[in-house]
Amino acid sequence: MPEDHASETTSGDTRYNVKQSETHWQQVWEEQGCFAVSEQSDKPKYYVLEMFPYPSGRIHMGHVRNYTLGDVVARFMKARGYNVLHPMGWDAFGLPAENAAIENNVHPAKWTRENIATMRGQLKSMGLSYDWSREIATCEPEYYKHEQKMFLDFLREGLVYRKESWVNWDPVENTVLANEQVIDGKGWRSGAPVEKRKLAQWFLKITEYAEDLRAALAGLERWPDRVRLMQENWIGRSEGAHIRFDMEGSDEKLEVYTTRHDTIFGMTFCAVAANHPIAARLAEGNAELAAFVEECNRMSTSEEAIETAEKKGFDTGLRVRHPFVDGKTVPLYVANFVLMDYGTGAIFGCPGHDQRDMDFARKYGLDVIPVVAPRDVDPATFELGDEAYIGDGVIVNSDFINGMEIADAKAAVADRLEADGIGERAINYRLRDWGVSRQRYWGCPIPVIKCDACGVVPVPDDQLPVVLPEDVELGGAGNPLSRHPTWKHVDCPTCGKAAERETDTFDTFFESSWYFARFCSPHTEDIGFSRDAADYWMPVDQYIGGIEHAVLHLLYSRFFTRALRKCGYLDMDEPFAGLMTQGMVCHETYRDDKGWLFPTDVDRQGDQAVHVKTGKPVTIGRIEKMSKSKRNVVDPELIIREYGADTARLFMLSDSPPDRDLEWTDAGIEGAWRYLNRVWRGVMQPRAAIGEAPPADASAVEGAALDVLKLAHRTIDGVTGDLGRFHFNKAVARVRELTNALEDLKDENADAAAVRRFGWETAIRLLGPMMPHLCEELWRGLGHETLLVEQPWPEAEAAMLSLDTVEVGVQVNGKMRGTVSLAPDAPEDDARAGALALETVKAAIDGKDIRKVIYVPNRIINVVV
RNA sequence: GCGGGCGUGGUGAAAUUGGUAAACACAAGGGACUUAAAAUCCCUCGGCUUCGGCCUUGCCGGUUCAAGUCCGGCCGCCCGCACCA
Repeated sequence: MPEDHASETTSGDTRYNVKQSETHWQQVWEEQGCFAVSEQSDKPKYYVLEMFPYPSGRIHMGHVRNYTLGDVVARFMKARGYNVLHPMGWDAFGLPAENAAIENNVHPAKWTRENIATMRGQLKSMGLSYDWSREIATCEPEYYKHEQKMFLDFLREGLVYRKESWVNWDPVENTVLANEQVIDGKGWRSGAPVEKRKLAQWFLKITEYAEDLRAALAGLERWPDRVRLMQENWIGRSEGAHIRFDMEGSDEKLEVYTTRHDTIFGMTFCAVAANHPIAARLAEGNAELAAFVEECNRMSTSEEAIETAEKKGFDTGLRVRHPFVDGKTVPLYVANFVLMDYGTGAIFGCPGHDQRDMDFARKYGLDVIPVVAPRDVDPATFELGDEAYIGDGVIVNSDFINGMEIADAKAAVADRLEADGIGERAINYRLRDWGVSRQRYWGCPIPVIKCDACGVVPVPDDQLPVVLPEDVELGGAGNPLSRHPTWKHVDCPTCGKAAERETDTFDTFFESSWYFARFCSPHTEDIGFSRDAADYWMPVDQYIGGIEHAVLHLLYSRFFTRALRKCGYLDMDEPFAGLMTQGMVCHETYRDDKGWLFPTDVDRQGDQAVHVKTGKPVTIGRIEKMSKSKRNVVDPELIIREYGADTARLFMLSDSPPDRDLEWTDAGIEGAWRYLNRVWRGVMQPRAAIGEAPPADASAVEGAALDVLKLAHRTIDGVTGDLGRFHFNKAVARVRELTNALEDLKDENADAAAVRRFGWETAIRLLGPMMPHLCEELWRGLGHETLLVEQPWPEAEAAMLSLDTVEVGVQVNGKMRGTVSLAPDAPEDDARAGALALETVKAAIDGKDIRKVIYVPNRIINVVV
């Protein structure tokens, strides 16, 4: 077992007592209401938010990193004079609660509430500056009743609809998944291959905002480019045209979406998706086609399946008329590679210039007509093998567009389609509407009633909330809510006849799509949030969390905010003005012949490792994200108990920038622990006297003391900039430079003592947001009666930022030959004289004529010969 | 396949708009203190070297007085999307 550093106390306070100190200051901050938030303030507002956790049981290192980053920002901005909102809550609905219920025979509500209690205690031990009075848990009716109201408002505004549609079905979770929750054809949680099913589902019209959501990304300047790009790709705007084809012997039209209308004269077939209405109708009288449709629906959508699946089609026997070539018709297929989800679920095939179409044409012996020829090839001899030509070129074999560039041809075809009334320019999006129905118990009930006579009827306002029943039987087949004996049976609010409740619940991303707004209002009011409070606090100035929500949660929230605006809840489009995505916390993996091992089971010795109990060798594996399955986890609670929260916080901030992955190592945490104690000793057991006050007249300080004094001011300046840009690792490095210099300043005179006073106080104030308990303790240790957490951020004196001399690099022909010490902004003549006086420079010039001298003041002088 | 990003010591990383590469740490090695250990403190720490220097930011080339940084081409790794018409 590791040594219990934190509880080690010796007489006479020779060592920092972490436990006592951290508990003490947490209590003081709470008693004094240091983090209590108020909308009544003449300060500018700042809303910092970390993605709220799912109450899975215990906090993990990812939480520690996330919440440390947020806390540093919150404390820093508070010190800088902002009115800070920094809340915390629980994303409390979700499947693990149901699984735990089935496995351990404990009710999801109890399991969830107990986990919240545990995790709240763990977070409190980190000393985070939350206003806990605004804590929320999304599984409580006090929370979810508001979103039931929102849903009904959305319904009124036409933002919600119910539709029978093909959906992604997770066979393990026994529920529907949104498109965003299908990763590589598998359920995002279960990892099980997703199946297609046809179900009646509630949808939110996110596609109505597709263009707005896409265009507004450009304005999210404080978001990582990566995330904006991912959302842009997800929304997937494309520009093309709709074409309505006539069919032979039928009045029905075939509507197709294409981005290559320039290749219309290369069309040799058309195809529809297996679940296209035309296919469905034809299948009714055709058993063979019905079987083919069935086969397509069974096909998995996984990457692997798509790669290996053959392009298959079924000739319907119907023929489609070419819009511009009299008498020409092409066959209509049902094809397994056409998606009902995209465009119109129907395509025209131009094998010459699309590889899929080419594969299909070769398989079924269809014509291939090249209609785009590369510029450097004679169109008369241009031929295609089995490879489609998808490059740039000139249009050929194409009647009225011959000789045109692709872009011009597209325009000409679109004009003609529009003039003939058989098509028009169209913009298409990959984004699908958000299906929010889930066939699960532990979620927010969808507040509608299904009546045979009246159809779907919203639950009247005075009957909200629709509360989840607690007496349910979990573990059977299907949704426990629909199996409940009484819950779903209600009278129709409209006609009074017997009716049934909707037994589906909301996707849990529903709750996280507006929780940031809920935090804006105190819990005293019986509303989700007040318009005034939202107008005051929103948008979130800095949002911090994992990259895994780049599309899911962050896109839903952006949509939800727009929908709320439409319903008059608030007055902005974008919920998160600034976004920081943190990297993962990683650790080495260990395994022996029996499987993965916890780090606590392993004794690491140099390059080797053995099992602590058996002494048998252990294989050291790759460094990977901490995960329960690989067992490469370190329990934050043990770390905080052993080293204290400040040590863990410092480690999280020290070496790696926040957006990069961070490797947890014992050596690293030890290093942070050593530094914490070093700072404590620097103040409480200084090697040389610390004065009672900072220098009264800074301009009178001289010598080594002056250097340190100036360094302290430069450190303030640098750390302020670093923290403002979230360069926490650089901020830590800067403070370490300062404390190193303070330790080295050994002069025993009044100036030095006064400078030490100033220097240590500065270091403590700058470290305050990172190691709040230690710094509060040392602030008191330096004799202050006030609380550090209430102190304003230190400011550097401009006069102290200037240096007496600067070291300027000297180059000859661009090669470094030495340095000269010059006054800041020294004139070129001085620099030149200094440079030419250097022996190394003389040797390098070797008597040659100086052709040119390039001098960049304070940086470099380059002599060119 | 499409889109994007990243390659700097043994390791994590620093390096304003191109201007002294490796700050600050971790690990390692040596020393001091100690009966001993822990803790602490001091020193060394990119490579080669004939001790004058020379080389060094994945590789090759280019622009420039000057390139880790800009441009072009490779190599490697990572991420997102993907039968998207």
